[in-house]
Amino acid sequence: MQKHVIFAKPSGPKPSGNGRHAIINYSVLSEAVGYRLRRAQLAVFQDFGESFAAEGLRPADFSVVLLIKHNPGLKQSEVAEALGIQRANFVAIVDGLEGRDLVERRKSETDRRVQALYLTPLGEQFAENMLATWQAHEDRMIAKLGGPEARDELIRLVNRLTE
Amino acid sequence: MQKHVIFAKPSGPKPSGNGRHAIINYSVLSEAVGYRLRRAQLAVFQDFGESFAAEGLRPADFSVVLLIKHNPGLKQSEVAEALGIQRANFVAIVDGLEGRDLVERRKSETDRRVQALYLTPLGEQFAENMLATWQAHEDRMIAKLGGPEARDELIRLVNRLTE
DNA sequence: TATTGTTATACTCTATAACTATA
DNA sequence: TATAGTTATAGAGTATAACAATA
Repeated sequence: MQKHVIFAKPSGPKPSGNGRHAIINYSVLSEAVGYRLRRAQLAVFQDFGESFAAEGLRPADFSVVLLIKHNPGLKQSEVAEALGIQRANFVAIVDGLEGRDLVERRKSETDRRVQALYLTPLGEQFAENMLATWQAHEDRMIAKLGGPEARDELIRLVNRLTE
Repeated sequence: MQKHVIFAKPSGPKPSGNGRHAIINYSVLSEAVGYRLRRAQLAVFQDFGESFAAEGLRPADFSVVLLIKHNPGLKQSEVAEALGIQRANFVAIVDGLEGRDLVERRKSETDRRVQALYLTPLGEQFAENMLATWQAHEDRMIAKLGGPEARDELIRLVNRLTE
C-alpha cells in the first residue's frame, strides 16, 4: 500500500541505556511555548499515525480528503492554500489520493487551467470510515486533556498564536 | 555563517491569486487538536526563526546550548535523549556547535566511550545573548496568548498530551 | 556481550525556480 | 502579462543499520 513506514516511532520499551536516567535541569525549556507545543504536537501526530497506520494516511491526506468532502469542486490551489501547502508540493498529494481512487481531478469548463477536486464514490465511503477512526483518535486526545471544555480552552489559546 | 536559509517563509504580502479567497468549510479541522496544534507550532517556530535568523540558530541548537549551560558535563546521549533526538542525528548538531566554538566535547576519564559536553567561554557568552533574544520572542508569544496566566494554562494543557 | 559515538543511507517534508497551457 | 498546475531539485529533519572503540 504505502512503501514507507509512516510515523515510525518506538512502540515497545526502549532497550537503550541502563534504565537509569540522568536528572536534567531543563531551565526555561519547561515553560517555553514553542518547545512544549512542538513536543505535544509530535505526541498527537504519533497517535494519529498509529491510528491510520493500516490506511497509510498521513495528516495532510486526512485534511485534503476532509476539505474536498465538504467543499467539492474547489480548485487545487485553493485547497493547498487553505492548508498552508505550496501548490508545487500539493501535486504529489493529490496524485497519491487520485492513484488510490479516492479523489478525482476535473478540468473546469470555464477555465481550462484549473483542476477542480471531487471525492470519488470510493472516496466518499473512505471519508466516512476515516472520520470514525479520526474521532476515536480525537476522543483519546480530549480524554488526555481532561474533557471537551479543556479541549475548547486549548483550541482557543493556540488559535491566538496563529491569528 | 549558515549556508542555508533557516525557516524561510513569506515576509512580505502574498502576490498570489486575485485577492479574493474562497470561502471554505473546514469541518472538524477547526477544532482538531492535532491540526490546530501544528499550525500554532509552525507560527511560533516562524517567529523563533526570524528572531534568530542573524545567528543562524535553529530550535534544536537553542535547546542543546541551553541544556549544556545548565547541565555541564552531560553525555551526548543524555542530552540527545532528553530532547528526543536520536543519537545518530545528534552528532551533526554537536559538530555544528563545536565548529562555531560554542560547545566542547571532552572524553570522560572514567569511561573513554563517552563524550561529555561543556560550553566554551564563547559559548557561555553566546548563551547570555541567546537567552535575551529568546526572551523577547517568548514575550511576543505570551502577549499573543493574552498574558502569563494564559501561557501557564496553555503549558498545563499541552503537557497533558505529552505525559 | 552491551554501550557510546559515529558514519552512511534513505525517506519525508518543504522551498524555489522554471516550464506548459491557458487566460 | 498573469495564473494554475506541473516538474525538477535542493535543503532540513528524521529513522535505521552497521561499525569501531570501549566497557
